[in-house]
Amino acid sequence: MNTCIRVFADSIQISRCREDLKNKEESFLELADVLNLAGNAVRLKILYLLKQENELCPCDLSDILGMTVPAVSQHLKKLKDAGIVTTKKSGQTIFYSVEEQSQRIISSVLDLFKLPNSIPTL
Amino acid sequence: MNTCIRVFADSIQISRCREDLKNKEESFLELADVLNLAGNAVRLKILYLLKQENELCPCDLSDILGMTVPAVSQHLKKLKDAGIVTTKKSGQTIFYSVEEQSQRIISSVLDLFKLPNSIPTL
DNA sequence: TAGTTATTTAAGCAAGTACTTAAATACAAA
DNA sequence: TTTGTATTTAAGTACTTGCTTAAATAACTA
Repeated sequence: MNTCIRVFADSIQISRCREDLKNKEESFLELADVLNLAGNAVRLKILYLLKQENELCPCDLSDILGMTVPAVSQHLKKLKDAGIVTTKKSGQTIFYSVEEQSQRIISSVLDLFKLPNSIPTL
Repeated sequence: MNTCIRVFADSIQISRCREDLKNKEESFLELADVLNLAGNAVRLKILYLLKQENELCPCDLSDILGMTVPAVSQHLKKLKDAGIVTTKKSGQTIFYSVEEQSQRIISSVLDLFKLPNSIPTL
């Protein structure tokens, strides 16, 4: 490890930051997980659609997104494993929707759309 | 492609969703890019630290994060290529900070920390 | 100048991602 | 039961990611 030995390094600042990160480690991991799931165009669209339409089945999503059912299903599995979406069975159809507890964070993530000039290349 | 041929499929809804996605395609890709970059615990911490401390050099970040300088440098390169962070040279030290135009979206992303009970496993 | 420090770049690699096609499962209706 | 539909799971694969170590750049200092 190339430890920083700069003359001007502010060791107080570095210690403070290190301590701060340590206290927030869990939160960083959890937030990064959610952002990582949303940080894929297909999953971001799925979350957007589920929020917008309330509920949709893998078959619908496959049609809307123009991709195979297994591909969609695998994305849904990730979102479900993370507790972000939930399912409701109706006959042989399975409806996916955004999990109650995740509504707020997903809404907040999707609200980032509305920030003008906020995305670098815009 | 296994097209959805469900009896109960709402073809009007599917067409509407497809159209909607088409109009927002660009935004989805751009937002997913930003979320994907923030969706890594190391980069999320870097963004948090840069916002909190205003500016830091790769050497500082290496110390704070407890990882090698090249590893940090490669993360910084990704953030810089995406236009999310910017650099300022001072002697042989290079200070990184959050790009002016990206301040808002990064602040919004980091504000997700503050949502209580919003992260699934919490 | 040579030596030291800060940073980036390159190459290699193990692990993860996102799709594909095929098979398995679950349920409904004839 | 057999057939068909909706969905998931599994296996294979091309691509990407995030680190590692070593080398290359760049700039300060003696």
